Amino acid sequence: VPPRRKVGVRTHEDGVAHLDPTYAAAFLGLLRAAEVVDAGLDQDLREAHGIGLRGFEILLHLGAFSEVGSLRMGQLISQAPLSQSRVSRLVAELSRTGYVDRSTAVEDTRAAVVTITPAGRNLLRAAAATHLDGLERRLFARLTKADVAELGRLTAKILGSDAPRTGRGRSPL
Amino acid sequence: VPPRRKVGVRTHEDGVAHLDPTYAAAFLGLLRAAEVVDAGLDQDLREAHGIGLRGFEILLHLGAFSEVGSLRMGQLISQAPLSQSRVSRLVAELSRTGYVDRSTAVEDTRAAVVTITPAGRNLLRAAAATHLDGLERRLFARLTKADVAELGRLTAKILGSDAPRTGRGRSPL
DNA sequence: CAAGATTGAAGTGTCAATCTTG
DNA sequence: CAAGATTGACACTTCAATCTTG
Repeated sequence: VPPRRKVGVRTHEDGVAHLDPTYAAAFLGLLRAAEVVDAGLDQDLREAHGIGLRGFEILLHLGAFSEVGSLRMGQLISQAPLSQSRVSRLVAELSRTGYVDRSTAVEDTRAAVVTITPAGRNLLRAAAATHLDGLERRLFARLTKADVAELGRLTAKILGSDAPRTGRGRSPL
Repeated sequence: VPPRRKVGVRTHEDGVAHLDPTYAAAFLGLLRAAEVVDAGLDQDLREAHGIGLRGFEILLHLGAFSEVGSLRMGQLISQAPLSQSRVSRLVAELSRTGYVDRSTAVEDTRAAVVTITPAGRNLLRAAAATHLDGLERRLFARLTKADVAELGRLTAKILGSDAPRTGRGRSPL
């Protein structure tokens, strides 16, 4: 194959390759924007409800994605963009604070089942409002409807087949 | 003021508010795309040169942004999206491995001056190539030129005044 | 005391090893 | 042994306390 032409790259006289400003802005912007939004939402939740964004997402999956309010650890893990061990620790924390219960699956004694408690449902309802508020203020209020669609399109292209699937059923978050 | 209309939000019968799929895709896509790109670039650099993305950025600032190859800690800190303590630790590590030197500023004995070494310049040159390669493969090859401009525009809108400024001079990264 | 910088303690996250059950 | 899940050790990051010099 012929050597792939690199876009947006110039080699400077010091021998260090550089990016064209348009490309640098896109790259840096992507990383910083995600960081600002993520950190902001996390802080909103912590201040209002004493729970982080990751813990919130776990409650969300339990309460909104599953009719029953319970999922096996494995399902929780495959839905969250987090490692097995991180989910395990987050669930342990949520259990300690009373927002979920842990039990053993009847059909397979190896598996653990996580269930959201009534207190967890209350927290979820309140936290979801906080979360959407923050999302509106930090992200959507700054974009037009067309911008939002564009952002979804661009990030899906970047992610390729790894793109988050939000088509089936209602999509919380 | 009249209550601001929330876009893209629907309240579900279970009392938990949800996002329209288009909005959820934009939000999740932003976070995941940044994560994938950032983690991928970091791993590329670690495998090829035993240095992380943050450490690389510090070398880049020293070698490409400054003519002399040295900056005071304070300048380094204000240019990196990292805490004071993180930069301090990263510089300590780079010093331990011989890629930078630390000394005391002559004009103000409180300040520390960080200087890139010849070994650091060699590493920088090689790592910059790896970095741009990864950027091309993981980000730019998946987007058209117009997409790249769009991504820059959208993230600048999201970041508002906090947007990274890549206009002045050559822009590495 | 204020400014520049480093360090201790703690939170968050991962990998690999481990434990338990099928 | 394989699958499901937890745990120990470690890496990265930040906050607040500290140390040093102006």
